[in-house]
Amino acid sequence: MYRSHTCGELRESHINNTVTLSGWVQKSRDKGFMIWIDLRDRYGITQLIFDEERTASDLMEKAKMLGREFVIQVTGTVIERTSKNPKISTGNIEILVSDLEILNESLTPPFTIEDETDGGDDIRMKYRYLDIRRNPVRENLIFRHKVTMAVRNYLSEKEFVEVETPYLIKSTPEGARDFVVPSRMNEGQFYALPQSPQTFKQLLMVGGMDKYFQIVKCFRDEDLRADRQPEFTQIDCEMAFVEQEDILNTFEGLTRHIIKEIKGVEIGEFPRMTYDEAMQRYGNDKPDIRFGMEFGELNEVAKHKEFGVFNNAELVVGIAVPGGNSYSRKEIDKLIDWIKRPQVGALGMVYVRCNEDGSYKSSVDKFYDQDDLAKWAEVTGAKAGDLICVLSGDTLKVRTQLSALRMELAERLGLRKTDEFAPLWVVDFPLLEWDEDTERYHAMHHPFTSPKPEQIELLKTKPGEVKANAYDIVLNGNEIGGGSIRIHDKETQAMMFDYLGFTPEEAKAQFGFLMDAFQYGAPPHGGIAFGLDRLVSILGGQETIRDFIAFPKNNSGRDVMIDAPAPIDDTQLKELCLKLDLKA
RNA sequence: GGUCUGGUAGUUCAGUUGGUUAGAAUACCUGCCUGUCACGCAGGGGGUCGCGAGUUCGAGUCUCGUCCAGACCGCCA
Repeated sequence: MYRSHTCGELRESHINNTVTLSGWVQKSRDKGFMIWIDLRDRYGITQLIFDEERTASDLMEKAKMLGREFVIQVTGTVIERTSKNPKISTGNIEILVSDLEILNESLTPPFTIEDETDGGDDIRMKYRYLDIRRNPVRENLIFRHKVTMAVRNYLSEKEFVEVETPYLIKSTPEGARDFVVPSRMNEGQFYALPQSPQTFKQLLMVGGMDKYFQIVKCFRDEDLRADRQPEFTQIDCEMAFVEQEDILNTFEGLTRHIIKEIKGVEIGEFPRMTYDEAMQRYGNDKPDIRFGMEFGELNEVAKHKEFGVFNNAELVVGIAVPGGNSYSRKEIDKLIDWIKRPQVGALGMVYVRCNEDGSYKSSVDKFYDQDDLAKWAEVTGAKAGDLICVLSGDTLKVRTQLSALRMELAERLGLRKTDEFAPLWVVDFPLLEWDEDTERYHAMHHPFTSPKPEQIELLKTKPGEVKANAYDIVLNGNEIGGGSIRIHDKETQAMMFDYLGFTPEEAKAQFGFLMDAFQYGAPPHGGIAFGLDRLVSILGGQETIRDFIAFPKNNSGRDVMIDAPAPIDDTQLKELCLKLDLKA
């Protein structure tokens, strides 16, 4: 028996008990006459004591040799501490050790195994198994486990069935790049790893599964970000015999349950906003509604004077920054530099200081008088003490730029509070999106999304204006999930492929199995997929999903611990009929 | 593919205008220490300043290239 108790378990009620503990040496404090060892496991820390009066001298010598992260097993008596430590749960007791066995020695770890480690990201990832010994990382993994349990319990309760779908599937040119896997038994042919189980869950609906979910790995061979990994986990869901309203209600319930279960926060009915409204009010299809600073469109009140920049712009739009009048000229100039960076790409910014005495001072006083500026303040909702930031230009671009500014300022003003949760639905997404590079329309969600039935005719004349039965669930400025009501008849699906530039032959080759299935009694269906990594990190109040993944990839898609990806040897290449033609 | 930031001791970082032997903290090692728990005290070892070229009497410091890491843009149906 390696242990009778864990290191977080013993209390004063155990005093005089003989116990056996196993764990890692967190720290040794050697005072000569007395040695204290902090013994650590997943559950906590228990202090061991070796004392020249009470401990045999050979055991004392053995204890002196213990280094950080040695794995040891001890047996001893639980005794009351002379000086107690209220900071830890076992702080009233300690173990007077009578027997010590070193189960495994350890090299000195490259960084300290402490909450506030001295190790940077790089070294922590290389020795991730040591990093996982640290409380914050372990707690994040347990936190993730709790979220997935809440999801499984809730959906299972609602009669959803978790079904596994294959990882070795077929590559399709639409959407993200696929990771491909060569097939040895089928010369020159490749599987692809799924970007999502989309078509399989639809086939499960045709198969009568009715309510499906799966917590499932998905793979996309695209560049990474703090919130994007090449392999990531979705809570993938699909239901048959439902309309959009049923889906929204069901998964609003799930989201509410998770937030209640995990954070103890009760959320009322989620607001709903159309895509067009989100773009107009926040310049963003995933608005953070924890704070105001909504867009005020100024075309009507800013285009009547001699200011050419505004007069030539498609859209003039501003936001009120609370308390922004306190910014110095230098700070505002820095802000202007910030929005001019290529990542944001604004050409300039007009600002209006809203003075405490009700007067206005703007960077365009030459063109606009106090009455004009008062109207701007009214439209943007600016109060005395605020700063109005105004951008102008092409509607789509200027909204994106002002949204970037809004999020940045909110971050600086501390308005993006990690303990506040403001979910909402964004609905009525456009069906199609124009792609400049290929000069054709792309499915904004995916090609299986159904257009609003009443707008199908519009597809022929103004395809860009057709809205879909597609929706996103947004939490604190992040898209945490998205879905749609699917097409479930062959004709509509064939028509969609046609609009997306597939020839009938290509459509048949790539998605023939789906259209075949639609000929055998496919029920109306729809669904949603949540990004689990992102959801967990937002609930955990952190920016990067890496902190919630046990073994994540770095910025370049590498696993620095196992050093993957890596070349394969010639035998393997030959077996797979592959020859390399490297760029370098 | 692009923009920006960084790379100096095991680790996290400082390093002035280009100038003597490159520092601090922490970790590690040795000794001391009668209740520690961020223990304390004394001492010690530890450096290809990412790599390569250039400018210079002289480069951690300046220039160019390159590699690596991170953030963002493009990309992510």
